[in-house]
Amino acid sequence: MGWEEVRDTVLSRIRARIWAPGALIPGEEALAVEFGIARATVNRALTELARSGVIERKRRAGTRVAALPIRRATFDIPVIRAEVQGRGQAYAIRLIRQEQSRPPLDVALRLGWPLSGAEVSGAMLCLETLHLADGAPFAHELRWLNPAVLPDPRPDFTAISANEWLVAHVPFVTGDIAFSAEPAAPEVAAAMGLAPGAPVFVTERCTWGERAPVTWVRLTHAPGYRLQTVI
Amino acid sequence: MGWEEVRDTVLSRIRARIWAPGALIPGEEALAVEFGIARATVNRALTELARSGVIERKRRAGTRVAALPIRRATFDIPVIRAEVQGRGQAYAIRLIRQEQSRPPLDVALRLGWPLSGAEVSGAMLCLETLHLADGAPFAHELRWLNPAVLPDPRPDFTAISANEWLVAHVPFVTGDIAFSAEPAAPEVAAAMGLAPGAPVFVTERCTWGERAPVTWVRLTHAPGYRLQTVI
DNA sequence: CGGGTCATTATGTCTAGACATAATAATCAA
DNA sequence: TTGATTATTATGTCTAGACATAATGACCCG
Repeated sequence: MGWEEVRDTVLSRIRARIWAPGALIPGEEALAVEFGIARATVNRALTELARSGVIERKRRAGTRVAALPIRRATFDIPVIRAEVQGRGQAYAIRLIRQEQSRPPLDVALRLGWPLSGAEVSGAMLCLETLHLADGAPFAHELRWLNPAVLPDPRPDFTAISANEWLVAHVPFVTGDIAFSAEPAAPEVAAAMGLAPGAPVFVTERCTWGERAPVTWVRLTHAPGYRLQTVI
Repeated sequence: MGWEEVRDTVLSRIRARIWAPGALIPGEEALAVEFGIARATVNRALTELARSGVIERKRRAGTRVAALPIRRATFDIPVIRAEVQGRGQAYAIRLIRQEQSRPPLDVALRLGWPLSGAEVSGAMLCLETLHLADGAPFAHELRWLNPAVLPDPRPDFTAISANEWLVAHVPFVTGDIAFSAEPAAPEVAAAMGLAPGAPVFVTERCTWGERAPVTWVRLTHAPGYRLQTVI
């Protein structure tokens, strides 16, 4: 009896309500005896279940079935090129605009970019890119990039996506990601061939390095895009 | 040196590009010797990193830094009541409609609900609900429910949300969840006080029990909704 | 040269036992 | 009664060693 089997057994008992939500389940030692295995193996299985939000564990208090199973799901953060090619389509990238300028206030605030008073104080590199699948617009990317992370001379962003260059060359430490539904902004709609205000799925991502912000990206996906995962 | 410290050390080496993307990192035994700890501890740390997509491990081939760090993120599947109350707002629920009828074909197909030919063959319970935060529409819920999972007499869905009743009373086994941006359907827009066609964030969820489908839900969130998580 | 077999190797898992840690309960003192 | 101290207990982690398993490469044979 391996730890996966233990995990599945415990999970099925929870799902069959042998152990109801909120109830205390037997301790590791008891389960180890019942299954005739070592406690460490039970621990491995229960740690796994705790991580997925099915149970809650507290020292001394024991393990109980989560009352409100705020189940946790995991998904892979999409890498556009892989996504397009995974559908068997040809991937291409088109650089619309590349310029050095002051980022808008909301971007600067999100990234923690230096301000002087109410003014944004330094310039960032702004890239506007269109990702194409079989020639059709797949996603629109607006990116602000900390120029300090770039080597001199700069990489050629008409050839490689900024994302792929960054993951291969810039160490980063933390980040966050958010998804929302929004009306397509006029410039984005024009670039993607949509009606302005059309509902689009937007991914917004911030990443930071050891000391300094790295980049802020806003990906606008073509209509019909779904982010999907198994529970 | 605990396993978390090992994990962080390895991660920082990867992020500092001491071990570049695609490169092979030292084996568990070597790391154990370097850190002066047991191999099992190194294994725990590396297993963790593999799970979050930072490294890829193969027996005999060793461990290498993920080339395309398709980083994995986890998020908690929102439970609306908790979400509203977590913002310090008052939660209320309003049942708009409750009826037994044949589900539309797309719902039946997604759930694997029995068909006879091109016809949907049995009836499900359909619930249309509005979730309110401080009296304002927060989310609109359209749900199709397998009546076989319900006891007789049926729970009072004007008092408790179907979701909360289900998680507390119906064992389930698997499910999936998808997010998308869509124009608000006319009935939904009317119920939520939005302009028809306004961009809305939609969550669609299917769950199955041991043998039979349990429920299909479509949650339409009020504008401004963001699904957010840390990488 | 092609294909099958076997040895090698790094990861994957398990065990028994030990100690650490957090949280609660019981106890004792002011 | 209240507050501080101590004991208890379930989980969390670590160790050393063992065996399992998957993938690779070397070898051998037809």
